[in-house]
Parts: sequence; structure tokens; C-alpha cells
Amino acid sequence: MWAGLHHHAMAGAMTRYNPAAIEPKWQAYWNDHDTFKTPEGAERPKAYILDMFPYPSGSGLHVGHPEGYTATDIMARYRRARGYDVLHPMGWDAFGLPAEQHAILTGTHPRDTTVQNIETFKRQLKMLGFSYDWSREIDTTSPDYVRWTQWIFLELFKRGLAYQNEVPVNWCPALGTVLANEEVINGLSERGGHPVERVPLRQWVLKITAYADRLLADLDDVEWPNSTRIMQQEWIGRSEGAEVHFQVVGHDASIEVYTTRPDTLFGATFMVLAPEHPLVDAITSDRQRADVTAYVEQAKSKSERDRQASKDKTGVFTGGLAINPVNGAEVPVYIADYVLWGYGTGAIMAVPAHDERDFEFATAHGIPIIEVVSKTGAASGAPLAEAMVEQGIAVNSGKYDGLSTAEFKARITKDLEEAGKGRARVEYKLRDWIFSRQRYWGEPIPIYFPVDTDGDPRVGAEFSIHYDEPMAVDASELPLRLPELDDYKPGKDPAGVLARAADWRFFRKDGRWYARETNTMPQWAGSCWYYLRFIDPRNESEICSRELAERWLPVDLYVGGAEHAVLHLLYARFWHKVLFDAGVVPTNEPFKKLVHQGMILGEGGQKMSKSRGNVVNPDDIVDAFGADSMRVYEMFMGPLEATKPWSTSSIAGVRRFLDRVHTVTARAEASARSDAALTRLLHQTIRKVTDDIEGMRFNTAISAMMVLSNELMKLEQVPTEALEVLAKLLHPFAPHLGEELWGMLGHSPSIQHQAWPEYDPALCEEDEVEVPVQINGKVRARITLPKDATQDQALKAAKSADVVAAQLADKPLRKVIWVPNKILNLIL
RNA sequence: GCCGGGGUGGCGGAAUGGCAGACGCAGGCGACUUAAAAUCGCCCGUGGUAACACGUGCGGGUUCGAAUCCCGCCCCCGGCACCA
Repeated sequence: MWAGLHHHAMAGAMTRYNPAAIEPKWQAYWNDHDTFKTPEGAERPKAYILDMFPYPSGSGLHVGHPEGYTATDIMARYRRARGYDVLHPMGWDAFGLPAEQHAILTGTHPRDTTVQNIETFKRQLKMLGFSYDWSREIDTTSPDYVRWTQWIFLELFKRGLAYQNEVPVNWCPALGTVLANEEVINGLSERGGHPVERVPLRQWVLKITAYADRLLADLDDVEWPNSTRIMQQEWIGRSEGAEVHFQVVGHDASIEVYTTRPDTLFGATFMVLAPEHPLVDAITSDRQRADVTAYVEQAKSKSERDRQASKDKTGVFTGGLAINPVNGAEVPVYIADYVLWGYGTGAIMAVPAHDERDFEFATAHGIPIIEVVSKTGAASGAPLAEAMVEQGIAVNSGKYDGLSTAEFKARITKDLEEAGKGRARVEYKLRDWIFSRQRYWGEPIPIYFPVDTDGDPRVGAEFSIHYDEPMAVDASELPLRLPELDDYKPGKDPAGVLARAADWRFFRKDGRWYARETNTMPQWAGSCWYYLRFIDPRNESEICSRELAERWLPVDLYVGGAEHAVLHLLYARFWHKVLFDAGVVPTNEPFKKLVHQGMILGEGGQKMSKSRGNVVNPDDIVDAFGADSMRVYEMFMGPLEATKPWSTSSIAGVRRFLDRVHTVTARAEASARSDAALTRLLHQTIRKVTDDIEGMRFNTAISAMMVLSNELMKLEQVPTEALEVLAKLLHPFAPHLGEELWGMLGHSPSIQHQAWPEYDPALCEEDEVEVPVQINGKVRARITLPKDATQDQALKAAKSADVVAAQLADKPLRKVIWVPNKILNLIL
């Protein structure tokens, strides 16, 4: 069969480049020959090259998807050619809200929608010729996969890292659902404008805070974009400070505060509790009670977002006083919503002179401001115009006066600790991860609870569930599957949709009734560990064999959008560390090198969106130009990480380039030899393309191949050996054309099995260089010199140029700057 | 406000201390053609006939030499947003 192809190609210098014909042909070849199957065994070096897998939405692939996928595909094909065993898989992050919304509206089972969408996505990805090992395809909604997601949950549960807590959520009774913060506007639901309440609801929470230090420290070990590492650092938000106890006047209670500036303790002129603080009720005086109650109520009715939207420093005095432990001063205690209940101790000592927020509050409420830190070491005496938040020298601080901020902090923390009035403390902004959703289309949480009932709760008997006695479903019973429902609409019960599936929810064991957890997992769950399952996707007895995990981890290259810089990448790292502690994985971190592809904008430079009508559909592009043109164009647009606008006329230019490569390859002459200039260009091109692929600078790699093909076009006789090099360099970018060219040059497939071309650095060197001659920094002439000429040779050549000679005749030469092969600068 | 990234021809971009504008798009001229398309060749930062001058967001600095390094400012994009 392939002999026939050669014959056809050789006969057909007239045969035109026809992607519509060759692309399906080579896709079928790869498919039939398992060209991209991940090799077994471990003799060769490995490369695990991974894309962030997509949510298979109903609208199919958009042009943003293939950008990252093409980049990883080039890396995968390049590494194979370089002798690596490559793992390059693809799968589906298929749980998610859109399929559930569609089910609510149409009654279609989310699984049916999902299966259909996956089919579309897969067809489109295959159309683009990506070299995935499809035998490892994963779907996070398949029972095989859900089983192990649930297994990890149980592992978290057994380790005390999954617990239940009453967490205030945005519950909308009219919609019968819990809303995310961004779905609530001014206390009303974004859709429908129904009232939303902050109600405490039992939730499953994962103790990610237990891993905060490791998640922070190990960021040093990964090759990630700096911006992403910084975002994660800030999200974790570690700070070192002190906890200080303030005795409440007239009560047997003390207020604990957290501060990063214990050195400003002498400047604490009031305290603030978060409105939710449990001491509020006790310390509020009768006189202030009405005001305090009203303020607390008001804070409760606002969403977290609305509370944070206003920067005004509102608050009320509780009537209570507390004693400053360092100087015995009595300070008033306020409540204000600028103090957050979820951070630190939910209470602060307020130092208006040295904290902007406290300064604003003090100014608004007429509270004294005492300066305790100064740049010079002397108090300014005058009232401060604004808070001085920098470090400095202590003043007005008794025996501590004159200490630097750092010394003061260390001393007072020690003194407080000795006096039993405080201690050093580390705080994090990171909070535990609310892991339950009141949804249908997610992994059921494999937990059940004992039930008290006097009948059969499946048919309406009264029951009460002992949520405080959660029990793990036995691993042998996994996967715990979702029940079939007739109706996916959220109901009145905040326990979620699954609560209505009574036959599924309640079961009897050893004469006792039990109820299953009716919350499901969030979409993050499946994407937290899919990279692990790709390593051993059909293993029925383990999540992943230890041997294969050792072979393939960590992921060497992970490419995906920057929108996942924090949540997905932090959650996945957390689970990975838990699995490391459980002995499942051998590495600290899952993803060694991370790259974010930039966004592709519409033709007008605006974000692509249906409403703007500027969405480009990959099917149309492949129809018009072919998959290889689309791939090469997306890589040629600019740096991978950059945001850049789509341009259909530019893709036509890329298509012309591929056309020319096809045409010039058809002119191959086996007997022709490369002359010195062509040999040099060939070696330079190999070097440039190789280096650029290693650095993922695909745009400049393509440019170098364009230069080579332009030169080849000019030749009378085009040497086969040069065309072979071009085909090998081009094939990771334009794989179908690469195979076709390889056949045209008389070889049998696949070009993927050919070794990557090597260059000889000596042959890359030019033997002559053109050097600009500057006079006082301005270019006045150019001279041609042998490579590595000396300053004397350069000067001599420069003086023979008319312009230079004329200038030198007028003025004396004061200084010569000679950078070999680069520049000659004469200072007169 | 804070953090991160960026600002270069008509457009996408290249050059990270040494000839600014590689490569491509768009545009112009020419060849081929009865003609058009396609293809091929040449031109293409601005001003100027030219010599030359000017030119990488703006203002300053360092340097023989700056798109590139430093200081100050403006604008655009992304993220975070009272975290004590």
C-alpha cells in the first residue's frame, strides 16, 4: 500500500497539497498502527506531557483549546523523536453544572448530554491530529473513575482531613439552592432577584490548612511561572505575629487578638470584635445593647461580598472595656465588620497611629491616636495626618523605647509569653475547603449516618439523622453510584437533590436504618488527581500501581490556562501531598513544569464570545485551511503565553508556507548536494528550531523554517537531504504534512520514528561577517571581515571606507571600541 | 489601593547591552494569463530629490553604545481586594 503512495507522490510533481485528503489518511494510519501508544518498559528516559483536560461543553471546542494542545503535541512529538518514552493522554472533566442545568430544563439525563458532548470534543481533537494515547482516555464521570475519587475521599476522611462543619452559605429558598458568592447581588439572587439568606448549613470541609506550610515551602521546587507561584503564596497568606490576651473589665473573660505588630501594643487605644464573635453578647452593656443587636443583624443579612464591597469603617461601641496587658490602660471594645470572623481570632487590638484601617475607624469615631513608632526615634508630637505603617523605632512605649521594630517584636513576644498573656503565633489566609455541593451531577460522598425512625423512612416515616456519627462506605462497595431521578430540579431541602431519592438514600443494615450523605463533590474533585490515573488508567485493584507512579511522576510539562493558577493547582497539590503521605505517589509535587497558554481574542482584539458574534470555530478553520495550517498558525501568532488576536488572513499566509514546502519537496533531487551556504543554513536552522522548541518559542521556530523554505525555493536543484531535514523539523508542528513529505521523499512511515536531526556547531559558523562601523555611536559604514578578525584588521578595513577616512582626516581618533564580530565604534 | 504582565511600522510580532523592525499579514509595482484567481519576483517605519535627520508609551539618568539596565510618570490587560 505504501509503495503505491510513493509511486503516486513521485509521479505527481503536479500533485497539490491537499490537507482535506491527507489529514484523514494519516489520522487513520496513526490509529491503525498505534503510533502514539505509550511504550511499556523503562529503558529510555520518560516525558509525561499533560494538558489541562477540558470540560466537554455543548458548544464544542473553541480556538483557545487547540493552542495549548498544539504546544504539548509539538513537545510530545519532539521528545519521541529525541528518544523519550512519552505519556501524552487526554480525558474529560465531565461532571459540572451546565449538563445539570440542561437536565433541569429538558429532563435529559446529564450523562446523555455528557456522552454526546464528549463525542463532539473527541472528533474535533482527532481532526487536529494530536498524538494522544487514546487507549488511556479518562472520563471523570465513569463509575471506574468515580470509584477512585471516592476512595481518595475516604482516605482523607480516615486521616481526619475531611470533617463536617456548619458553614454559613447563601441559601435561596425561592430557587431551592445554595448560591456561590458571585451569584448574590445586594442580598438578592443574580437570577430572578429572589431574597438570599445567610444560613448555616452542614458541609463537608477538607483540612487543606493542615498542609499550608508544605504547600508554601514546596513552591520553591517547581518550575512554574513566577506570577502563579506568587498568587499561590498570597492565597496561602502566611504571617508571623503574636496572640495577645486582653482581660475584659468586670467579666471573667479575656479577648484574644492576633497581631503582626505586637511592637505597637502601647498604641492600642481600642479593640474591635467581628460581629460574629461569641463574646459580643457577654460584654455588651445594657445601654449599648440595642445598637449592638441592630449592627449584628445588619451584618448577618449582608453577603460576604457586600460586606467587603463597602470600605466605610462602620461599627458600634459595645460598652465593654478591656485592659491592655502591657500598661494596664482600659480601652473601649467595639464591633465592626471590617474585622473578619474567619481570620485570626476574629478580634483585633486597634492601633490607629500605625494601621490605616484603625486610623480611619478612630478618626470616624473620635478615638485617641497615640504614636508609638517613629522613623527617627523621637515622637513627632503633632497629630498624625495618616497612619505610619512602616517599621521604625519605638516611642511612648515605656521600657521598650528606642528598640527597632524587629527587636521589639521579639522581646515583647517573649515577655508576654512569660507573663502568660500571649504567645507567638502563625496565621494563614488560606481557609479549609468547603467540599460539598447540593447538586446531582457530581460524585456522591461515600458516607452514611445512623437514622432514628419508627417506620420506613423511604415511605414517609419520621426520621432523624445522626450527622455527628459519619461512617465510611466500605471500599469494597465503591463506586457508590448516583440514583436515577425523574426530575433534577432543586427542591426545598437544603440537603440537596439527592435527598429526594429516598430509595437510594435510606437503607437497612443489621436491623438498623441508615441514611447516605446527599451532598455531592465539587467539580474540582475529579480534576484533582486525573494526572495520576492516566498513568495506570485500567487498574482495577489500585488507584495506580506504585511501580508505574515511580516510572512516570511527576508530570514533566503541564499546560493550561492561567485561570486555574490558584484553585485547581492548589487543590491538586494538596491531594497529591495527602497521597504522598499515604504512600501512593513517590513525589512531593505533581507538576514539575507549568506553562499557561495565553488567551486568543477575536479578530477585533475583543474577547471571543457568542454575544459579540466573534467566535471562531475550529471546524470551519480546518475545512478552509486544514488542521496543519491551524496548528502552525496558532503557534506562529506570537509567544505561547501572550494574549493575542485571531486573524484569518494571517492563517492564509501560513497555509501558503505549507503549500510552498509541499511544492519544493516535490522537486527533490536525490543526486543534488548542498553547497556550503545551504549546509550552513541547514545547520543553523536545526539549531534554532531545536533550541526554540526546548524553550517553547514556537513562533520563532516557525519563522526559521520559513527562512529555510524560502531559500530552498530559490535553488535550481533541491537536494533531498535538505528536504529531509525540513520535513523532520516541521513534522511536530504540521504532523500530517510531515508524514506526507516523508513519503514523497521515498521513505516509509512514520516520520515520528525518525531521529531528530543533529547540527554541527562548527558548520553553523559564518566565515565572513558584516560589521557596522560607528563614529561616535552612529553607524557610518559597514565592513566585511573574516570571522573572528582582530581589532587591527577591522580598523584597517574601516579606514579604507570613504566616509570613515573623511571623518578621520578632520579629527584625531580618541578611542576605539571593538567587539569582535559585532561592532567597531570609533570615538573622535 | 496592592501584586503580576505588558506598551516596538497600517496589523501580529522579532531583536533582552552592539546594524531596530527577522518572519508573516495587509498594501504597492511587475511577470505569467485572452482575463481573473492562484503562483512567482521586487518594494514597503516617518520626513527628505539626496546627503541626512527623526523613530521602540512619556520625562530624566547610566554607557563609547539603550527597545533592552536604573529613577520618576502615563496608559492597557490579568489577579487579589479591609487577612490585623
